[in-house]
Amino acid sequence: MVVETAQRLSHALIIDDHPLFCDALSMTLQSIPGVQSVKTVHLLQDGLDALSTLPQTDVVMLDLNLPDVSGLDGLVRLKKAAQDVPIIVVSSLADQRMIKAVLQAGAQGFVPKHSKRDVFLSAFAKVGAGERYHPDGYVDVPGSADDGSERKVAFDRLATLTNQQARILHLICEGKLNKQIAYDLSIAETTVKAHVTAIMRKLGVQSRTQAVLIAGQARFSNILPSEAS
Amino acid sequence: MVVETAQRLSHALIIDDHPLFCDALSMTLQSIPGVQSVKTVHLLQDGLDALSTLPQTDVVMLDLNLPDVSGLDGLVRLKKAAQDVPIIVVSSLADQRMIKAVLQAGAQGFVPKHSKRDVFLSAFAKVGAGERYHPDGYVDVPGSADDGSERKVAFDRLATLTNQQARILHLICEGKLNKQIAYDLSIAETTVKAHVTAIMRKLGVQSRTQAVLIAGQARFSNILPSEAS
DNA sequence: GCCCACCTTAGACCTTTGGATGATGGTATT
DNA sequence: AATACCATCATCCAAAGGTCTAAGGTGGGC
Repeated sequence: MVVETAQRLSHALIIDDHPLFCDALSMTLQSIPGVQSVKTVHLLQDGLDALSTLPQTDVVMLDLNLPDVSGLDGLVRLKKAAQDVPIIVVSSLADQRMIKAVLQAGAQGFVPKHSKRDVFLSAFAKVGAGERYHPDGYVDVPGSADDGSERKVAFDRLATLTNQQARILHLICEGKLNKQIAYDLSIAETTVKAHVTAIMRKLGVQSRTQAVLIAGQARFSNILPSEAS
Repeated sequence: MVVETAQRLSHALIIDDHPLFCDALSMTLQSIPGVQSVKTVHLLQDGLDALSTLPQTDVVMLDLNLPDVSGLDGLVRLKKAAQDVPIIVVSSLADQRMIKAVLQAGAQGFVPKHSKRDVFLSAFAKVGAGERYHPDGYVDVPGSADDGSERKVAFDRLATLTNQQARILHLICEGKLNKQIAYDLSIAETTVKAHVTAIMRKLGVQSRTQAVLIAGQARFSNILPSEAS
């Protein structure tokens, strides 16, 4: 057997927009025996690109709060782009619900951003061994069944969205009109409508309001106000 | 400490749809010296009616999950109907966020529904003394400023809604069409539209989708079964 | 009684949304 | 090359959403 079971993760990808943190995490990972390369990007899109150009990547450390995307959106899209690459989510928001949602969405591990070095190391080791990692305090009990199943359905459906569709759903979840979305993305309103139709078909709903609710169920976006005026 | 003012709450109102629980809570309250009457109703609407016919009511025990309404909707409306009557929320959902949201929305106390008798008693006593009550485990630290202030704004705006408008917003938050809402409430679609226009004006938004987002911020309805932030 | 706030409605009008059809070009797979 | 999927866009159309005017009813407060 050529398998060194202790460390199967050779090529890591870090997606995080905090420079200092990236450096520190990168160095931490590089100190692990068996790790051959650590690439760092600052946007989810760059991460998706990196995954296609570096297909040998075998673990991703993902920050949930990127300039690019927010909420579980990024995780869902990343998961879709690389089904079999384990993802360890690193987030500054680390309450029970968030952890649960993240693991339900298919991440292999969750590490609070403020954790000490050895926490990252043990998470990395555990995921490398094919297990899941979550913080000590976390227990997976209180998951009133319906919550879980409904959300899983929502995840499954959101995972079928293409990148552009996800972007558009994101803007819908900010309360924008098709016209505004078209302007933001520099495409025709007709195109937006086509995407919206496709989104609703995939989510199995009949109106954009219902699409927002599905997205909310899955914490797809950080439903926060955009009401500038 | 003040002694004779220790019990200023003579007339209590219980709003809860669980019969056995109502009985138990009613008996518990009646066992308190100084409590002269305890009225029980099963719907929020009945509670609102009771408040207007029994103006001497000086404390309300409110369950958040009524057939009538759900989420903080009921609390906001009750608060609006009786600004100065202290409200103690009794809920089976008792996580940090829910407690925080409830207290931010203006409740004087929060008691998990599964609490023992003496918890209800001490909550009642504390609120009677003009203080606020929350469970032992609860700490109001992580109040990430934006979360609080933005949500407070949302509460303020929601509090200006009339009953009918609140009902309609609730149905909007379930993804229903104006036509369906009209059918549900047995009114004309035109009327629904008029209300929707009024709601959006009060909330300061331009579309129903944005109204849903505001409602979500304030946990107005149970759109998000259990929220993370 | 009068005023005021709320709920109600009709009808006209315009905008937004959602969908159907069809067409083009790019890209990846086979 | 053929296939399939995606993104793009146009045109046309029907339905829903949203605004406005005008108006009738209720009930409470002064």
